Formats: sequence, C-alpha cells, structure tokens
Amino acid sequence: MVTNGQTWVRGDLFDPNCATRVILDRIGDKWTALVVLRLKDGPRRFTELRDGIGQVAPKVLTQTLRRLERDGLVTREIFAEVPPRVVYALTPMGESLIEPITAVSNWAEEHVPAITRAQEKYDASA
Amino acid sequence: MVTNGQTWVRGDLFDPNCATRVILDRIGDKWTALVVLRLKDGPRRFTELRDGIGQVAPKVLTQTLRRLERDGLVTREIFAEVPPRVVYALTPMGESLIEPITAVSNWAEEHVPAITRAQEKYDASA
DNA sequence: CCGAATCCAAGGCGATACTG
DNA sequence: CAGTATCGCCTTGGATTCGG
Repeated sequence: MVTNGQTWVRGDLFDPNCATRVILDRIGDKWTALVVLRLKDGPRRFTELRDGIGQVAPKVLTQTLRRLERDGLVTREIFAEVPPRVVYALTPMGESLIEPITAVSNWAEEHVPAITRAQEKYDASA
Repeated sequence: MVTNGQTWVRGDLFDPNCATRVILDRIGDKWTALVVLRLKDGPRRFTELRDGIGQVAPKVLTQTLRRLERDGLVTREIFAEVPPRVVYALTPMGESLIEPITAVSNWAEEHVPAITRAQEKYDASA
C-alpha cells in the first residue's frame, strides 16, 4: 500500500517493517489511548490532561502529546499570555481514532469479569 | 462494575487501578494482537505461529501465549506424540476480540499515508 | 518440536527539580 | 502554567542455549 523507499506491503501486518505495525505499537503505548479518549470531549489544557489522567509524569505526557501532534492526530495551540496557556485538541483524523479505540476499550470493560474468572481458574490449577 | 476487594469502578478507565486498563495494556503489548489475528484463520501450532509472525523469540511467544491462555482467550492442546505437537486456538471470548482489534488495525492501515505525510511535514518545520 | 533457562539490551516510564 | 533537564529503575523484548 505504501512504498516510501522501504518495502511496505499492503496488509502485511506481520512484517516488522510494516508501517501499520509501527503505528499500532504507538497506539498501544501506555498513554496515547487515554489522551485521545480524554480529548474526545473537547480541547483540553496541559494541566487538565495531566490531572484528568491518572498520575502521569509531565515528561511522559509531553512525549505522548508531541508524538500525537507529529502524527497529525492532535493540534497544539499556544496562547502567549501570562501565565501561558496551551490547548490541545483532536484533529479530524484524531477524532476518527476514537471509534476503534472505544471498541477495544468497551471490549475490555465487558470482559473484565470473565477474564478475571479465567485467571483465577488458571492460577488455581497451577 | 467489579469489586474484588480493590475498588474497581465502572468506566473509570483513568484510574490506574482499573481492571479495564490493565487488560488494555495487555492487549496493547507487542505481540498479543498479532497472535490473535493469526489464530483468526484457525488453530495453529507453535512453530506456525513463530514463523508466521515476524521473528519472535520463542520465549516471548510463549509468554504471550501463556498470558492469552491464562486470560481465557486461547486454548492450548498438547498431543503426546513424537515429535510433540501443541495446538493453539481461540476460545469464543478470544474470537470476540478479533473485531475490535481488526477495527484498530484497519484504522492504522487506512491512515498510514496521512500519518506519514503529517510526520514529514512536522519534521520539516523543525 | 516445544519451550524452559539464562543472560542481556533497550527504552518506556517515572520522580524530582528547575526555567521562560 | 507548561514544560525541560536529569537520573535511574525496571519491565519488555531479544538472542542463545539446552532439555523433555
């Protein structure tokens, strides 16, 4: 599907050099999904995000936001005021990510009880 | 939604102690999604999985499969033959995970070009 | 063939202190 | 307020070897 000088083949998710997989790994990191879900309800300031998501070190939150910005999923708007104000928001592409993330999130939530039971059963027989 | 002695609250994905988030982190690891997608087409032997997914160290593949088994998402069937044969397959719950994973995977694949462009643009202005 | 054991590397992640 | 600068842990992943 993409040929950027490397060799990216459509659908070959199992190739380590596949761009899709790189993106997948990114989405799967610890905070990206949470940030996107947080921004679902509208633009948020840095502090709002930091406080709204379980304790994140500012460095890590910045990393996450920068990557999202670089990927074109989030915009970063700076207001030159005192004190400074920076507002993050989802781009249209970022918003399109809400649906699949929510799907996974809902799946997880629905299956927590069953998984917990499976784990207890497994641990008991070990 | 779940109270196991801790304090798990329904929908509070932003609480670090939330079971849903723990599961989410698990699904988001490097190989879990790939294994599930591989097993989508039917049961597979250990070697088939190892060869079918970009190079995975056997230790890591075993870890991934054991976690999936423990979570009740995959079954592990051993045939006492020579040479030994072990077959992994999705449980019904495991199969239910295909849909949300596929959703994310499809999203990634669809947006690879746009993301790549966004990255190049971002890097250029930096 | 399956996977356990061991050792090792990388880097994501976190806590803290400090600055424009 | 919104980060950056440091430092270090510690988990995850990887390479290899060996055993049942």
